[in-house]
Amino acid sequence: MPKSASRSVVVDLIAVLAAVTGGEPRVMTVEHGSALPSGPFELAHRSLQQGLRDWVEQRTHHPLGYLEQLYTFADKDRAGAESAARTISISYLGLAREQAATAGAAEWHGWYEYFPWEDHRDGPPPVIATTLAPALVDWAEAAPSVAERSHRRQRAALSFGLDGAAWNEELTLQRYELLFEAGIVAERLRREGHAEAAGAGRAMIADHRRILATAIARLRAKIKYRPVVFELMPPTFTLLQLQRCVEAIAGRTLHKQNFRRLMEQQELVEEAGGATTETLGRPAKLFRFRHAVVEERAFAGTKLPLARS
Amino acid sequence: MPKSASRSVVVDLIAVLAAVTGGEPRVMTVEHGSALPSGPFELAHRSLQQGLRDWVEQRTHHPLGYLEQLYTFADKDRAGAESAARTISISYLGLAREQAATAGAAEWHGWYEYFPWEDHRDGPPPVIATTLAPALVDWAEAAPSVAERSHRRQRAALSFGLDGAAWNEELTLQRYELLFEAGIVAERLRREGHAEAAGAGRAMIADHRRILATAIARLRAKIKYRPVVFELMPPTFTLLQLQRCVEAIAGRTLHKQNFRRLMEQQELVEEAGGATTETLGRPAKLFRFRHAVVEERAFAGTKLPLARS
DNA sequence: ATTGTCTATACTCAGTTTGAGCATATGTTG
DNA sequence: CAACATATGCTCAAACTGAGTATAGACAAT
Repeated sequence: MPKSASRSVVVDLIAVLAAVTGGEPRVMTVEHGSALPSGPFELAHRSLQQGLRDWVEQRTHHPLGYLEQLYTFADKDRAGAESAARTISISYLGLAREQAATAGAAEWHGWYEYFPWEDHRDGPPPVIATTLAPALVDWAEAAPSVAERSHRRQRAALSFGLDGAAWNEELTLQRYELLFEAGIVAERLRREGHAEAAGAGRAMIADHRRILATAIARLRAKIKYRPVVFELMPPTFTLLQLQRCVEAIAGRTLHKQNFRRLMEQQELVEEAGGATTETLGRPAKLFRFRHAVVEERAFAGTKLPLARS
Repeated sequence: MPKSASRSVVVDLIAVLAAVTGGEPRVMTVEHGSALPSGPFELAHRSLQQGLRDWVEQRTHHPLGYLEQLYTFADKDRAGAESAARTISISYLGLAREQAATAGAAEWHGWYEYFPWEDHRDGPPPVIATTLAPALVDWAEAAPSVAERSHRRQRAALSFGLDGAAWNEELTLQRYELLFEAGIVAERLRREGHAEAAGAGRAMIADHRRILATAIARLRAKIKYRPVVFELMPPTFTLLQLQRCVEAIAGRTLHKQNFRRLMEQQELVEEAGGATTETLGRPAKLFRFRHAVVEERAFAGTKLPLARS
């Protein structure tokens, strides 16, 4: 059990801060949308978590509802050849409430600027058929062996829902990594020396886009078994607003009636009284999140066939 | 976006290496079961993941099936007052196959030595009723306010399945943290200055037991939606062996017929030919994991009510 | 005032999945 | 061969899901 002090190592925190405003999921960025906010490890006071929380709240002047650790990146070649020093990046995912105006420094950009192929709310986005699928086919064909060719084809089909495979919104990270491997995103081309290469979707510095992909995948998975959507909602909301928020995150449209049945039978919301008039059509009742359920129930998707109740 | 070099920081890797042998889940330890194996960050070559993998395989002389990052701990007071230097620990969860004999240095200890309250395969373990529940009640009663008292009672009941609440095997970490907070485990007492205090379950150094709890919780959750059990099984096995392995991890018994129905309809296994004679009763067919499903299907528990197929 | 157009909300219904058992098959041991 | 022990097949009702249809309550244009 060797436990020696390491050589000096650079440790950064990187935050993926998400919010849904106007039906669009957004992420907080710096440098005109080319980077995620990050800072040195010092800012952590008592704990990483608390330090990051203070820092974000100071920056956005807005309370941060939810914060969870995402992943720690430490691969040697992460940032490309440019950095000789060893860097560790601890990334976090935070959820913020819809805000009308955020103070100065914060810029918010839509998720789907970076991942145009991830938004399937209006059906499969054209970029898949026009750009990605052909490029992925080329990449598959370029494989050295027959086995590898077929393997690549299968990966592409499964990830992107080609050849009749179903779209799976949780595979955001795998899709990005596939595009990276296939040289279809600028980050890879850049690493190969093509400085000004264009690629699919908007690029970010270093591996920030990969971190964002990790965050999206995590949130899309989590939204299904934990009541985290409410962290993104104002105190009261209509069921349709709630549904639109979930749809924005998942990048898919949901069945309205079944969605509200689900909300009701899970007792996640309760009527807050009143209704919206802002919208066309019959006014919708306002609801609020039942905070009590977090206490009452221990959320966990039991799927094991247990014996004897 | 300040990006400055940190002060010198110690970075360790900590591995939670799990295996199931003889129907018992075990974890690899060092120091006679009082610590998890850990090492300095240097051992990471190309990537954290690969470095840790090499190191473990060299240590155990056994291939490591599965490895995933668990959590990065960096709280200032993690290890108690003893360490002034800032330490970051990146923890990993690895799964190893059942092994007859492991080489020298490796010791394996049963999970449930450290968490006796987590094994419900023979019903709720007595330690809950005899020791933990009373201690938790005392702790709840000691709360300063009425609201806090009731809150503590509710947390205890929900975590430990008291007062008619259902047992939820995924709450391993929350339970440990509750016991820590309530001063029922030795690690907490030790931090408070009671050097030789006895507590529930076997203690470990620093926060290693908390890391183990994190690993157990993660694995118990993951086993339900990803085919990771097979990483713990020999190449061929009977369905009952498979079930026992899941039961060992979950700490609960499963309904036999429904378990095999699940395995079959998910097409996770295929007959390998032959049968066991080692067991009493009618010989069971041998099965093997269908590696193909990993390729075929993109595992993800869709639970959203999607619109229009 | 009537009609059309929205969106909200209620209800239906068949197909599937789950939880819980019963029944039968096929070995070994005495 | 009987007694046991495990394996494996099958049933059945309750709960859950996917996909609609139907009705209600608001506003705007005719």
